[in-house]
Amino acid sequence: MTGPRELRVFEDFVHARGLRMTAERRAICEEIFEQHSHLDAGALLGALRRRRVPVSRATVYRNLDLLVECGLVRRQRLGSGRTLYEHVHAGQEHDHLVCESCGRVVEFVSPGIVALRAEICRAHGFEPQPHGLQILGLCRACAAATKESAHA
Amino acid sequence: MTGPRELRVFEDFVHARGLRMTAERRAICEEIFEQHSHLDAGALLGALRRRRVPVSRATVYRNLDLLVECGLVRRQRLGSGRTLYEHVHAGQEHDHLVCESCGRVVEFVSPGIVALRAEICRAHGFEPQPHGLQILGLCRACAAATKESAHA
DNA sequence: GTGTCTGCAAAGACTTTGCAGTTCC
DNA sequence: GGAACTGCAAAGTCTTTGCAGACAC
Repeated sequence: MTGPRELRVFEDFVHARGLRMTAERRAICEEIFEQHSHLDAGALLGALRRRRVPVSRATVYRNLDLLVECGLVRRQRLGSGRTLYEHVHAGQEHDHLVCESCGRVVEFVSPGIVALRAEICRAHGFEPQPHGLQILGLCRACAAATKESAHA
Repeated sequence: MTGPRELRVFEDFVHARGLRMTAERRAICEEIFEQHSHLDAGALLGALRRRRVPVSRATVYRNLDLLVECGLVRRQRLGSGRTLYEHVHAGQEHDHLVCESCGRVVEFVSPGIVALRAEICRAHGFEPQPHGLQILGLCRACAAATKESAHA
């Protein structure tokens, strides 16, 4: 865990933009960096409420946008149309494996796939987006559950 | 173009289920097989209306579900949360390259990436979903537009 | 003090669902 | 003739937006 460093970055960004720091901004920023990587706006709101931080849904959305703009957070559309946010952490370029059934997200690193993606993008005149490759599938538990219900 | 073969498949499926064939079902099935691969429910509705086929939005959704169940159509969640439908055509297993900006979808075939996906899925206990790999990026036009506006 | 923020509630996009009347078989 | 189908309208989900009051600076 990295502590309040990100909060400082966020504060600097906010001030540099001529915006203001508020208790809500602070709470949202802290919360997203204390959570595991991937969560959606609703989950973030729930986590804040559980901590008795009274913040409205609209404020969560507005400030997630701000965190994305300042580069601390990444917005990902993963799997079945879910919009997830993950805090950016220094580390290897990773991509995502997503369970279509339960939504579980696993990060993976594969230099081989990065190289092939570059080749495919070049061939079609695309510019690859970082972290923009995703593999959909079924996790072990959901695959088992699917087979079971097929037998029934 | 394959002609009305799919329509026959759909009719058989509908009857095998104890359901009934209707003018709306016929029109929806025909339309989706005459369109290029990827379109969403709204676009399909628009295409039908342009042909003066009076059909309601709800019916389009209900019958897309049915076409997916019968295996003639695949539902894909591509890119920025869009739900697209593509008619299934015999051919190579392909995956999708999606422009994050304009939504353009390009199909590509890459045995190398299929092999790597299998390996990654095995490593994490996942079962890969066919056509379930997508690469997000920017197409040439959108990449150029982005750079231009950055200069401005 | 002033301009930015927040909460609320409404609006918007997309999809699903309940109901009453229509149609296929 | 009866079950399944359609259209309509309402509801549901997720996200955005307009406005009035509150707050940072």
